[in-house]
Amino acid sequence: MDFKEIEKKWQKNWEKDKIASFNPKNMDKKYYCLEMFSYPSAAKLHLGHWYNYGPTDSFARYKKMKGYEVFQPMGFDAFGLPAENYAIKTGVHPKDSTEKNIANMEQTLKEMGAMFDWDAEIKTCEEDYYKWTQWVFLQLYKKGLAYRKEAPVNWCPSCKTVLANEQVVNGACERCGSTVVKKDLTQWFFKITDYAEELLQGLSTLDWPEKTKLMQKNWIGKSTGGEIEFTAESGDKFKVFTTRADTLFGVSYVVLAPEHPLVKKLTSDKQRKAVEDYIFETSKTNEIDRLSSTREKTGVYIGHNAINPINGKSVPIYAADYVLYSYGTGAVMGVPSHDERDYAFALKHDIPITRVIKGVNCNDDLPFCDDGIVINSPGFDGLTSEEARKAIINELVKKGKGEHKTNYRLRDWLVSRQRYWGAPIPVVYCDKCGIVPVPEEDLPVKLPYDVEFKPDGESPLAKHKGFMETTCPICGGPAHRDPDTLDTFVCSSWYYLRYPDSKNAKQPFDPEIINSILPVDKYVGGPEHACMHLLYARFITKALRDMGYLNFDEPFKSLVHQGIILGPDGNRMSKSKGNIISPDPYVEKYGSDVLRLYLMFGFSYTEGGPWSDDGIKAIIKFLDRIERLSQKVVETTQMDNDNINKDEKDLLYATNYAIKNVDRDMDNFSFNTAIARLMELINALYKYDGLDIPKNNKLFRECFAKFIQLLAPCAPHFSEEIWEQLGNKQSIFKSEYPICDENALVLDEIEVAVQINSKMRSKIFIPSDANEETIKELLKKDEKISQEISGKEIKKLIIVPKRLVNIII
RNA sequence: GCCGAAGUGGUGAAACUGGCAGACGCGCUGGACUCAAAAUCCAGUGGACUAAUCCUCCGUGCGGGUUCAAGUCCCGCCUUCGGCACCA
Repeated sequence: MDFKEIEKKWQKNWEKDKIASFNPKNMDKKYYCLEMFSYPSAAKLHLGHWYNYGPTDSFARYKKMKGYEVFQPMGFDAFGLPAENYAIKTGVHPKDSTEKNIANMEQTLKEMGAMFDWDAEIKTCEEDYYKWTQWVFLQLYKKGLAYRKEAPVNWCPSCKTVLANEQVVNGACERCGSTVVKKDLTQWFFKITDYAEELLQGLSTLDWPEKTKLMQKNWIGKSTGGEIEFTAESGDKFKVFTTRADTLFGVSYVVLAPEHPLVKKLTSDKQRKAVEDYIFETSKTNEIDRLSSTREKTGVYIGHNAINPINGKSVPIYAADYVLYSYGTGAVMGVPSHDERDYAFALKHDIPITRVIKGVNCNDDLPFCDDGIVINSPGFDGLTSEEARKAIINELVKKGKGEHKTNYRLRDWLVSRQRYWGAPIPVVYCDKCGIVPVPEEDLPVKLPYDVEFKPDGESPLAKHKGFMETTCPICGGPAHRDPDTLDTFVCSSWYYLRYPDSKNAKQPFDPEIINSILPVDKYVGGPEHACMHLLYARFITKALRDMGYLNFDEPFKSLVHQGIILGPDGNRMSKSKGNIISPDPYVEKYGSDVLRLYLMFGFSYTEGGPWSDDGIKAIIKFLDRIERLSQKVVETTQMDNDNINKDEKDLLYATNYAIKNVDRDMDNFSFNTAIARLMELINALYKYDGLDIPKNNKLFRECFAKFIQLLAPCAPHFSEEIWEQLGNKQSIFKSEYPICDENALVLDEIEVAVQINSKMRSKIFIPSDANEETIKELLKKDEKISQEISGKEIKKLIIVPKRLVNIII
């Protein structure tokens, strides 16, 4: 078969037939199947894209044949850093390079033969999309969910530019090698923390991998405890958050994050130099290093003390970088006796250690971090840790020095990016009116084309007068725009809402359409998005719901992560390892169906694994076998024999067994076993064909046709061609998926295993409807079994229907 | 360091709620066809013992346990991959 020709032929026919288009009138049977859209990189589709899109398209086609009205769109997450870096390096404008890359990828995606509804295509960098990204921003702003505050960025003092985390290598700028420092900028945030509890609770309603749900749960990081107010000798008050209020009497110091404003205020003259040096050193460390547990616990006494509200004891205040200003209150109480980190810190800084918890029936050497019985805590001694946590906070509540509090690790989402290639932030700054949102009718705030990319301390938009200078929508006076653009995660946090109504020029989407086609029924993409993208999308959905635009709570009902295809050497593919496998030569040589089938058969979909050329060979052989048999089927015309004897029954069994299992496996993304079942069926068809008896050719032909239908989602071009050769005039994807005839699966006799004292001893055939008595009779008839059990008492007979019999003697 | 996942033949991998471990492939071995090779077809293929494809025993990272029965459940280790949070 000339696969190149048939691929072209069927891709054209599908386009003509509108196989991929969605009929909104058929919403009752809608199925929204979504693959994560891709970033348009200069390279063509890589194997990762193929592995994501190929098998998932087969899933979508399977759903279509099952009678669903499938909506499967595709688009591009087109804003982003790489295009801008490329522009700095080569001078090619991000818009030009991105458009070129998109055109390239569109073509390869089409060659793959996936059933994408191209009419619904989205490119996030186009005005008619980012206009609505800006709209989303304005809605959040109106609802008080977008706000500005100071936050640090990575700053290269030599390039005078803001760096992304990935551009910082070992604390140095990737371009010039200078040490990167933190610099505070006023930036926009989305208040995702308002939804922390709902984002956590909602997880239980989702059909997602447990692992992913757990990761989100840990990311949200709920912990319950209390906030306790300490008073510095100066009279200044600050709060610490703790989950271990039961250890409050054991506090022997407190720590403020170096960035905490009180550090500068309270530091004594004697300690000033040491503290300032320490703050400067901290500004050079990135958060991951700072949080590394292997790192030495550094910190410095600020020369000032604070009063423990429970016992009036004065304890020293330290500044230490293991406390983060962004989490909790940015201040921590130090209890060396019952916290490992505090213990290490206390030993190093010669701080006293007081035990306040006694272990019960266990080794309670210090630091003892488990719960126990409270001691050395006047008024609370003898309570369990759990009781004491409540009692001590209650006592503080009475004194007005504390409260019960739930804390979340989740932080608000910083959406400002000091870059050009992104959606402009739709806000102007007026000297008179302050922060003024751009009126919706003035959207989009267009991203200008003519900008200078060379990094020189100012971002490209900041330098562009025509963009920056504007007038205030309220007073009409002079105003300026925000030079920053939105994080690309903002663009991808709502794209699934745009697809079904992608041409709408009046609204981001028509709520009526969206509410009937959403939520997404199956979302497929890489596990690396478990925390960021998937959480942001859930947040935006909930926020838009609360504004009345949506009537559902969760965007993605069911989620699947594909695994990772490794290089043939078992390592992750990378340029430096030289183990990159490109899909192109395989498509060129064997066709896209072969590549897709190999990806489906050779791996467990969610696991992935190393690439192997041998697997490709297996698929070629499989398709050859099908094609040879199809020739025979097509050429056979004699149809007068309609006997159903043993061999025909076997063939019917094999066919229906395959239907049942392929159907189930496709639905579960268990593609490798689905194809294994198809291989079994083709073997059974060959076996029947090879029999030296008068054949029931009509039946044979029907079974073969069903086989092709089962195969069709996985090898779409190939199957269409054979389907046509079998005399069908309509696309196989408009045919009805085969239905399993359960009657054909009922066998007269079933082979069951026989165990004696749980050891495998024999196998016997029993009638499928046999009761215990019949089975006993049959066991006696079996020579081997009767020998072994003769003269011995049968203590117990365990019968597992249709599987095995275990005789205990 | 913490969290998560996974360890099954020479190899990619199967095994539904505990019920015949290794489905389906690749590779290998032998045979048929061929002058020969490729392709194709047929048979075999976890290990040990063996003349044997009869028996028997051993086998799902390691050590225990529960059970009539454990790859699957429980406890304790080892290793390898992912993720990352000193989260107070």
